[in-house]
Amino acid sequence: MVQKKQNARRGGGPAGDRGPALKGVRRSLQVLEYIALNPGRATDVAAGLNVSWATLHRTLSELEQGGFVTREADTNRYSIGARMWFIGTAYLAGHKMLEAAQPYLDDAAEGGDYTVQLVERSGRLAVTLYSYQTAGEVITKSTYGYHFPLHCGSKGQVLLAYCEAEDIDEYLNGPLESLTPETVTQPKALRQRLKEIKAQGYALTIGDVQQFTGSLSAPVFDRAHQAVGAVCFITKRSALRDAAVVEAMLETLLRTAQSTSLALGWRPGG
Amino acid sequence: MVQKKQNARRGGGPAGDRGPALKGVRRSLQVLEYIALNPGRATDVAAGLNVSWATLHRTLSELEQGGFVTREADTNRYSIGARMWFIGTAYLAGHKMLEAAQPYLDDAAEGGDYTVQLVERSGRLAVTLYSYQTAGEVITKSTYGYHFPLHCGSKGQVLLAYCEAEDIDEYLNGPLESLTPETVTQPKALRQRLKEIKAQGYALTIGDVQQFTGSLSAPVFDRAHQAVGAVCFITKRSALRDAAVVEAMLETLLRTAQSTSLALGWRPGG
DNA sequence: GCGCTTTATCCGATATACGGATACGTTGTT
DNA sequence: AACAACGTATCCGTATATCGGATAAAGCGC
Repeated sequence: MVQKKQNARRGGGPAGDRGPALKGVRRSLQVLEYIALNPGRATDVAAGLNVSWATLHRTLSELEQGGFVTREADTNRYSIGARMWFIGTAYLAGHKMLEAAQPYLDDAAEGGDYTVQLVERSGRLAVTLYSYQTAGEVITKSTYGYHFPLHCGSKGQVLLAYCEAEDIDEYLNGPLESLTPETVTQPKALRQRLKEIKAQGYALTIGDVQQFTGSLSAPVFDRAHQAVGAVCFITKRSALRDAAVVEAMLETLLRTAQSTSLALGWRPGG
Repeated sequence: MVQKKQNARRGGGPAGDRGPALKGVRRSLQVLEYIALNPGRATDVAAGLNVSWATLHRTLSELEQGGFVTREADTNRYSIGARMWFIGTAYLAGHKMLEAAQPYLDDAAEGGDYTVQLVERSGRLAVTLYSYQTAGEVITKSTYGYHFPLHCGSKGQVLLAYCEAEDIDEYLNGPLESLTPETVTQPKALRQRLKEIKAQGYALTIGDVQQFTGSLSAPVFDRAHQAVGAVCFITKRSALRDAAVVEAMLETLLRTAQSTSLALGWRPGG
């Protein structure tokens, strides 16, 4: 049998690399995330992720068997399974910010006629941790399960505005999707907006996520003065035309956000 | 080139088995679920799952790098990460039963002074898909992220009652945890309860999940007359002492559950 | 300061997953 | 209706990524 020479290093590489680690694990989670974003048929997933069909098939079968994805019997379309929901919800149990914010969010929700959300950044998206919508059906889609890119909506923009400069650069270099005709997608314009937002301490956008709504968001800080999330109020587009309404919402918003920050150990100044 | 004989089977085995498939994938998800249930230190996870430390360490590192688990910097404790929440929430988007139930759940929530939930079975647990709690702080813990074994609470019992007989057997053979002193854990007694529940079409339990609350649940059926979920009303223990209150809740409950079933294509009879 | 537990990294053997090829099933088109 | 095209399922040899024992470093309690 031919013994391979110790390490047949390929010229150039700085050595070391022991090859990609845990390929299977990484791939399976990529698949899950891909399906979360665009549920659909197996081949589409394979194409979207550049994975050989055979491999993908095995992966999906395994995931399906575990209940991590479900496949619609007749159409062969895959989507996220119940077990993922179960695992995912564990994220909220013991989430410091959520726990800290809850009472204030409830207060805010009782007081006003708008949807109250607590959001957080995850990668290039603003994810909703909590949403309380009072009566008025302002949000069309199921509250959870809809997360938006950071450059869309006041909540995302707030989260982005308080990121490190290089983080912002990186984000703006990525693809900037447009959700409505009013979504701002020019990096330059966005940069300007972010600067303004950081200067004034909150954000207001109208119609850039859904044309008929607008929102108002303020950052939540932790004890290290890091922006770790945002409180967001969403309401009908028309309501935000009225300066008095905006003023009132803004006051509650800033109070809610600050109360939460305080509960997280943040202190003014510094 | 030497052609291998068709199948060079290894003597003894009934042929077929090509060894465990996708070990890594399976393990990583096991780890995630384990952490969802008991967040904690790496060694505990290794012990709990009987995985060698080296392997577990690699797995956790990979998961952490991807944001699927987070590790508390100072204490080295692991818990579910934001990305899992993101993926998990995708389960709700486009969930047929949830979509069908939503309007009725909202109605029910507006009308009464109790928490309204929609639940579903996942393995040995009843998981909450939706929860609407009106003012009264009846539920202590964060609404999501707390799922209970099927034998605890009316919701679980309803889900269990409508399972196949062998499913029930299997469940009752497993470990039956006790959440409060009032939790019923005798298989025999449970079997009796399940029979009653199925006979009357709903379940009422008091104090077997939390001592100071009780709940009332009814099943939701799909077009194939399969029980696919349950609607559950939770309220203060004392309220359920009043027969008139129970009667009123029950009416709404059954109406809500039936409306949902109808929206799913179920039809009476059969 | 000293043991003990927990965490991090190394490395060779070998079992495991990859992916091309092949076969089957299903959908849509002329 | 028959064909074409696409999507799905499965097989198998080989290369290689993964496993886990061992070793080293870092925390932690006493």
